[in-house]
Amino acid sequence: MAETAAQKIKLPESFYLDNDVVQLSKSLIGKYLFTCIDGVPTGGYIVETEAYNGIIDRASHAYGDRNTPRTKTMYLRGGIAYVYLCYGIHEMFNIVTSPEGVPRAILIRAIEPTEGIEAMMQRRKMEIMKPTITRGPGSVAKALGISRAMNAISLQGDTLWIEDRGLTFPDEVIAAAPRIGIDYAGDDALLPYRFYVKGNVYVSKPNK
DNA sequence: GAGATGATTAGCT
DNA sequence: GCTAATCATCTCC
Repeated sequence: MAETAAQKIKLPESFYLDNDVVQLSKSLIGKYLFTCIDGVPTGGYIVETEAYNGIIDRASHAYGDRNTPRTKTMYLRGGIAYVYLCYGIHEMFNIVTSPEGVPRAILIRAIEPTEGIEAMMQRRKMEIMKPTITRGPGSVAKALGISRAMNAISLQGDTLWIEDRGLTFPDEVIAAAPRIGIDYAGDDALLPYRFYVKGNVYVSKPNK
């Protein structure tokens, strides 16, 4: 069965429990992110990520150990989704990492779509295919049908998961750069916690 | 309970 | 390049 095959290449929970969230962010480049909603599979491979390094990272919602109703998801065991609303308009999808009690997460900023493109175009209300379909974190979540209803769900289930299909990029085409949209974070805004595939058309903002 | 704000995007100049 | 859209969440009173 196809389900059995998919099960074999899903990333195991142990992958997400690693304490080096920056290294994990880099290794997620080229992994496949999928959702399956109402029997319709959609997804593609990840081309842009950002790491949020827990209580010592001023750009993180959990900076200063702020465990609130919203951020408590990040304090749970790695391998689940953290979805929240930004600017009252956009939902953002993150992957929670590290063992329980350590609030680290990885924001998925862009993917290159490979499956269910027509369904994604409908969700984005697009007539023709454009790279903006999954460029930027708000766009990725919308195209894949990810909403706050999926906050804290497991990535081992059949709604939302990540696969390793053996796709890799050489080091020289993966760039490390400062994160986007976190100017309020002082010196931490300069940390090279953003990773992306150089020149990929789905990567947001500067991508050289 | 009120006031400020944001891990953004799309559309217009 | 600039800005409106739009509301859950957090911070103080």
